[in-house]
Formats: sequence, structure tokens, C-alpha cells
Amino acid sequence: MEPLRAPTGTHDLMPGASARWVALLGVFASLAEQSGFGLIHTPLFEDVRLFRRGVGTETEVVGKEMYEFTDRGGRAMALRPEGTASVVRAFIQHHPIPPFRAWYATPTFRYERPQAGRYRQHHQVGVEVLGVADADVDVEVLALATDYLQGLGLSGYTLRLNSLGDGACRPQYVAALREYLTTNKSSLCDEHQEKISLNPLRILDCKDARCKAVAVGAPTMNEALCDDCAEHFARVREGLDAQNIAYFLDAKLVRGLDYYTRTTFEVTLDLGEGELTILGGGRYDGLVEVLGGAPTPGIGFGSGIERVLLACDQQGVFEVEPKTPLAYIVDTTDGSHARDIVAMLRKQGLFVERAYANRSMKSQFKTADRSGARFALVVGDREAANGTVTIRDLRGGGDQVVVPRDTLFSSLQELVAKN
RNA sequence: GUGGGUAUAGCUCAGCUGGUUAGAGCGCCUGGUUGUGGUCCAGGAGGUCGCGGGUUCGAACCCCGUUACUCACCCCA
Repeated sequence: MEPLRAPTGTHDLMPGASARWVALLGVFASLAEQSGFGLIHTPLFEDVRLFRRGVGTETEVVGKEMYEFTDRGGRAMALRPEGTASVVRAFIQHHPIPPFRAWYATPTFRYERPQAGRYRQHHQVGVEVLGVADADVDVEVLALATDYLQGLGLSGYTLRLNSLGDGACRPQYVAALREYLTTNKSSLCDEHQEKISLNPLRILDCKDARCKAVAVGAPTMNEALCDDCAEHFARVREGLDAQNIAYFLDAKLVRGLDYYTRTTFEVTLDLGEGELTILGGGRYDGLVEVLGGAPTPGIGFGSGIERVLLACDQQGVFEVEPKTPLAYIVDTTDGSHARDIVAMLRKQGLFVERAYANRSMKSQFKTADRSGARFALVVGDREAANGTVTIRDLRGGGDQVVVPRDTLFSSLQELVAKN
């Protein structure tokens, strides 16, 4: 039989390496919580219609990459391909009092060919705010995004900002764009010559040189914004300026999910060859209604944990070492002392480890050293007979003191306090 | 879906134009007498050379297929 392994495009996060994830989630959670967001957990799988309607059938994410299955009851289900739709569904289902602010950390699933920074199961942290149309909340969300990236120590990224308009002005713009593209149809790349009617906005985002050339002369959404959208966008930019949050106005910025309106953004990082998007989001004022709720504005972002850590690697920041034990118990009698001392010190709140299986003192010391522990606590025949423990400092010069077993905890505290 | 690269010990990799018992470093285990780690020394365990065919007297090495990993395109976090 073939050896079993993690499915293509998925990875095991092993102890040791996971210390960095724990730290990252800590940074994100504390920033989100202090901005009034509470953790939300929704099911990893949902009725497939949620994503079809919410994210859009024409999108790659839903049309080509979704993990769909039929459950034993014959229901059509799908693994979550992105974070927002489920949160909105939960909002509609539970009627929380707006403004509703939730943060999440979740796996997301897309059936793609894996490569650097792209997986079939990847993980995102993100936030959503529902029930506030005020542009100031856009600024709050953007500030949280940049605070998060900065909090990890990242720099040199670009916040790309655009407004996609709303129901009042976008249809007219799309019509104008479609007309322009149709005029220049023969200059587009092969694929997009066919797709003009489907989603003309995407063509602006195409990397083909021919499409890029056509895009240069295309009408921009920014010029076509209605008064309300223009005012909203101006207020957002004003807020960003007030907080010295740098951004780059990118009239060609289009996102891969259909629900976005007005403020739309991405954070990208130059990797020498090509760019990596590490965070993306925006406003989706029509989504709640599309999913069957009362008209409610919303905004949020998601950020890929793997990609963010890739960026951290590249910049040499946010290196997190696993915690090491304060003490490691070496017991050359029958292990009973190690058993009892470990239990006692852990109850006191200390991180302590021990050796097992009655190995030689030499090998127990070796594992003690490798564990990174500050102290070795030795119980051999002498200590066992006298009711004492020998404390050896493994990080300094190897100083040893013998202390009564009863006062072990306070003796350790004194030693720690000394330096 | 398309294209490139790689596949040898737990990890990182050697293995010359095909030649006999497949190696190194790190890691792991044991020991270097009388209770002590980090350095050093000695010994040891551990490999169907991804898998299946083929060529050959002989294949880790050459050919075909296949799978996996990886990188890029598309798209995206």
C-alpha cells in the first residue's frame, strides 16, 4: 500500500513550527479585540448555494475551484472557499444588533495547482463589520489591517486602494467599459476577447501585454463614481491621510469575488519576481441582501497566514522560538520523584519537563540540555535518601545547589530572581 | 487545465563515462569505570536508491510510463 500522506496542496503544521502560528494569532486577536471585534466560528462547510449566490458563480473561486460534495442526506455542500459569506450568513441567521464586528481565523479550501504561497487548504485571519455604512469604519478596518502587518514586523508592502462604485454608478461604468473594450476587441488577449460580456472589470487586471495596453486607455471607475460614492471615497482617503497610512490609488484594482462595492483594497509585496497578495478586502454593501437579509452595508478583509509568514521569512522578521522549559527533572531512582516533582511544579504554574524510562544519568542530562531547560533538577540515591533535590544551572557555568525537596519551588524562584 | 525541475538514511545532500558489500554531514542510541549536559573520541541502529516496465552479462545511474513533491502560467490569500 502507498504510504499515507497529507493530500496535495495541504500541509501538516507540526509542534515547534506551530509556535509561530500561535504567536501570529495572538497578535491578530489582541489587535482585533481591542478594536471591538469578537471571535466568530462558523461551519467549515455550508450549503453550496451560499457561496454560489454570495461569491458569484462566474468567479474562478466558485466556478472552478470549490470543493463540493453531497452529504449522506443528499444535500449539496461545499467547503468554505473564503471567509466572508459564512459570517454574513450567520449575521442574517442570528440578527445581532449592528454594528456587528467579528474576527476569524479559519482554513479555506480551493482546488488549485499548488505552488509557493498557494495551497488547496490555506488559512486566513480576517474581520467583518456589518451594519455601518460610514466611511470612517473603512478607515478603521484598513488601520487594523496595517497595524496587524506592522505588528508582525513587516514593511515595504503596498496598500492598493480603489473604489468600485455602487449600484447607482457601477452599471453605467461597466456599460461604458464594455463599449470601449468591444471597440478594441481585436487588441485583447485571446482569452479575454471572448469574455468581454461576462466580466469586463477583470480584463483591467489581466497581465497579458495586449490587455494591459488596452487597459491604459480604458475609462476608469474613479471618473465614473456617483456623488455619494465619490464623497465616501474622499472621506476614506482623508481618514487614511489623517492616520498617515500610506496607500496607492490603483484604478485598475479589481478583486476576484463579485460582491465588492465602493472601497476595495489589497496589500501586495514585491518579491523580486512578481507580487504576492497577502491581504485583500473591501466593502460589500449589497451582499447581505443578496443572501436574503435586510439591506445592510458591510466591509472586511482576509489575510493569508501562510503568505504572510512567507513574507516574514523573506524579510527576516517575526521569528518565533518555541518556549523552553524552566526545569528538566533528572531522576535516576525509579522515576517516582520525577513524576511527583513534575506534577507539583506544574500545579505552581511552571513549565517543566522530565526524562522517562530510567535512562542513565548521562543520557538524561543530554535530553535535559537539548530541551533548552534552564535548570536540571536531579534526584539520585543521595537526594532520595535525604529528601533533597540538586539544582544545576545548565545555562551558566553549571553551578549546583542542594535544596530541601519541600522548598524546591521557592528555591527555584530565588534562583530565577537572581538573574 | 498548461509547462519546467526534482525524487538516494529521520534531515540536508554526494554517488565520476552503467561494474561487485550504496556513502557523508547533521540527528538518534550506547560507551569513554566510581552520580552530571553543552566540546571531543569510539562504536551502533537506520535505506524495497518514489513506483512499474524496458535495454544490458550487470542499472541509483540509460529509455518509457506512472505517482508525488516543487516552481511558473492562469487565478488568488
